[in-house]
Amino acid sequence: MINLCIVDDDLRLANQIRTDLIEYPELNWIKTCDSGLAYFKSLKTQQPPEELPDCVLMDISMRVPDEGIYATRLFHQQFPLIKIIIFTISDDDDRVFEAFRSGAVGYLLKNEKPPFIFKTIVEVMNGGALMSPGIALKTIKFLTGTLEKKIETLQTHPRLTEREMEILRLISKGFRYQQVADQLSISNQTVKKHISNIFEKLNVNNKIEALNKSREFL
Amino acid sequence: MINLCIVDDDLRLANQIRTDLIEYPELNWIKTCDSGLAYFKSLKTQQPPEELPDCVLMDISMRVPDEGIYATRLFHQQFPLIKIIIFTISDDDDRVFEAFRSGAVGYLLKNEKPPFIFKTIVEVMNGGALMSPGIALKTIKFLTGTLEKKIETLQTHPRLTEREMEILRLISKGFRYQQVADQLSISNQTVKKHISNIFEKLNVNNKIEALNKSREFL
DNA sequence: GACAATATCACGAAAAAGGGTTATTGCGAA
DNA sequence: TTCGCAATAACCCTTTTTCGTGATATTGTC
Repeated sequence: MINLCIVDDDLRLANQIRTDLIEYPELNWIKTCDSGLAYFKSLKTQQPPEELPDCVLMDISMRVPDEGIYATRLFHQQFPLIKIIIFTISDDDDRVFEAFRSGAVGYLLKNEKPPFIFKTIVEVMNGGALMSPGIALKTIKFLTGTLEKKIETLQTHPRLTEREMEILRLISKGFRYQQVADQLSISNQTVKKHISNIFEKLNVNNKIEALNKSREFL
Repeated sequence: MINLCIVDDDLRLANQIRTDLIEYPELNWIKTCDSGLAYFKSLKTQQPPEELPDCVLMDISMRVPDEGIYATRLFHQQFPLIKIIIFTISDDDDRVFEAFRSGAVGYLLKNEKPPFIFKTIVEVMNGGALMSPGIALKTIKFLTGTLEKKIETLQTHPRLTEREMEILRLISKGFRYQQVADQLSISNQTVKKHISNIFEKLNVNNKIEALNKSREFL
């Protein structure tokens, strides 16, 4: 059972799509909203709390410039389990790419037929990420365009130095920075620095994520 | 190669034992010190930093009452990799047991012969924990004597509630408290409370330790 | 020797985590 | 009905972590 929200400043269009999709019994409820930010705020503040959607179709060509992108980023940060699908007129829009970088995991053209829209939602909910060939090409260009550092991120695993591995192994045992520092006879500032280098290489922001990503090669 | 320090307020005895042990080539260096606290402080503050021992024989019948126990606790907290072996006259001493609870992993009677002392050190360094039958009996009595809560600690795993498991599973994905709270639609104070209950049940003090302990049953 | 990569340490701010306490609610067992 | 437990939440306070920025050694290689 999937709970869905369609965000589009053209509420007529949003409601039309809801009507088209409502026949799929796999969709539990479908809401519509004309503002990503307003919807986000209502989820954060409403008392009693509103039930969270599993998936949001997010228009990125909304009136306020980049509201869609900003809302996508907010949703991704605050409700990481909600899948955001970009909902746009054209796939030749640089903001589509920005939206992917903000955490969206799929994109849909507004003129797609309902069955395809439904199929996309289901695929995304099953953990897939959808990108049209056009978008994929752009993405690849972007990535190959910005060399070394970015490519590193794509490799099977970024190469951590021996020292970084050593520190990560101690962290994985639950030691705190100061304890690691004591055991290696270095300052805790140094441990901090290593850790933040590790985060950057693994592209994460906390120890647990880092450990999850490094479990195979640690 | 094992680095050893013998802590005993009777320096004559400590030095005697060092002389006895020095013939074992597996022992890299052997220091002696007449105070556990003084030795701890010197390790923490000395510039340039002194090389850490791998193992400390710690007298627990030192002049200052419980200095040995206190030093054991400090070592265990600040240098968790250093193995502390209790070094005592008699195994009929309640403080032996206290010392085990402070982090010691072995105990040695002062009148043991050097080969046995050496063997004990090696076993402890290999990850073993040594306890004489007399001490073991006391330990068991203590544990069976103080029921429920303590026994829980000994069970294959303490029973976490479903909610606690749910929260731990989210934590294991690297989510922060606030993110967990958002996903479960509860306050982050509640998440904190659950986490601290989990810590208590698992007898740990941070998320990574908790995850390590819960990996099998999570 | 010059150069790049690595390791070291510092200062500081802001966010998050950890620790303790207290309180309310609902639920089921004694 | 009382009692304990689980879940919820708030408050305060301390420690740890995370994020930035920058600087200085050390090391190995061309």
